[in-house]
Amino acid sequence: MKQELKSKETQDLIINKSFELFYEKGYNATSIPDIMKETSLSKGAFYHHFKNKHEIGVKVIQVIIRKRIKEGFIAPLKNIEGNIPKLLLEVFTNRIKNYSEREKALGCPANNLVGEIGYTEQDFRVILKSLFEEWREQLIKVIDIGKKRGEIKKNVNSSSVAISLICAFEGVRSIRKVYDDDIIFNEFLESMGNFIENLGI
Amino acid sequence: MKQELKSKETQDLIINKSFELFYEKGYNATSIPDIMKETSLSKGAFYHHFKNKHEIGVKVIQVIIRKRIKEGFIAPLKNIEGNIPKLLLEVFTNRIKNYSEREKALGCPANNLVGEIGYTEQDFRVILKSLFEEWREQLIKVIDIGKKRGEIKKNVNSSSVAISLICAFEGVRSIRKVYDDDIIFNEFLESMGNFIENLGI
DNA sequence: AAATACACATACCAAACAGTATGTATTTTA
DNA sequence: TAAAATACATACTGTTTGGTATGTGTATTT
Repeated sequence: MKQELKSKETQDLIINKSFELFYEKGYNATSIPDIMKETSLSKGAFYHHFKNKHEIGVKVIQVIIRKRIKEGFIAPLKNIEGNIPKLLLEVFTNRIKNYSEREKALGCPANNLVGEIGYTEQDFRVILKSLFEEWREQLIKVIDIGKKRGEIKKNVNSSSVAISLICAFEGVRSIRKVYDDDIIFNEFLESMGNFIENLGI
Repeated sequence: MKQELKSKETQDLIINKSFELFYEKGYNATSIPDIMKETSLSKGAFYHHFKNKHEIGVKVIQVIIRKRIKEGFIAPLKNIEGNIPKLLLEVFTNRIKNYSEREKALGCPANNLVGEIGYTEQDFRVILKSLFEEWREQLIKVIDIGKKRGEIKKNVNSSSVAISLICAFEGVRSIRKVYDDDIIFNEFLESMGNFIENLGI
């Protein structure tokens, strides 16, 4: 196998396994030996490809978490053919129901990291912020389109609604972690649904 | 000084310093030597009063975090003399503005812990759940009173609104951590305010 | 085909960790 | 007032940690 390809594959393996462990146990609770046990590779392999733990943290956010947010949250907001309130309802309520048990129990990887980092790890914070910003900007665009089309009230503050939707969504995924119960989702969805419907004409 | 009193004081000191460190650095990133450095006591003192790190984690949640939630979130919901939507507005929006810079930057201690725990530390999750449940129950009571008084629409689902308010509130405190910017609060408050006002007659 | 660069594995290191064993001064109890 | 219990401090242990140094087989380049 070509060296370059092999190298890329190994790096991807390490990044993927790192993400899984960070997601399940948290960033601080995951050691580099933990990660390498999962890959069935050696510590030498890790330090050949990455400088230190901080670097793999950054890479996991930049590659895996970024991809998840783009594909899971931002891309669905680009199907703007239909009715906009309906799209918001789909993206912020219906999608939640389809999460796997694992995803329900473990919450949002991005938000978990936010919870874990305090003053330390400001690098992580800055990258995560840029991801939430991308999400928020796309959401504002969608709401603005809804307003132009007359599907959403003109006096709605797009920016305010955008951040509120994101906060509520992240909030319920977090609270759901402690409840470990689908009731929490179902009850949340009702009010969230009302809120979104109330944006419409 | 009486032995019993001294013992209690030492335990409280360890619990308080533990909370501060967990809040600033996270539970996993805080070691027992870290904690004892803060107290200016020795490791022997720690293990004389507590079994292990897990036990101090439980104690911090049961004592400090519980107190914070009771005093900060539940107690204010007991001033039901005035208008209920106004009370909700006060508790869920105005209060946010008065947080210290430190509290804004570090978020909610309870929710941070939720973010940090995965499958591990189920004990923490269960205690945290009971705290959120207490909060939610008081909130439901308040909304029900509002409905009885005719200050809140009869068709409002109290339970659903309660969990949504909590989720949104916890969500914004989390997202605010990555933004490190007051704009996020201000924008959130507008939509949150609309949502609460919309519950009223 | 020889020299070089790469992708790891192995073996190691000092530091930090959770936790224990033991010692000692001070209270409390008998 | 002697014995016992408490509240620590000190010193230690085995393990794990992040990280490095070095070795080795395999591609790649020359």
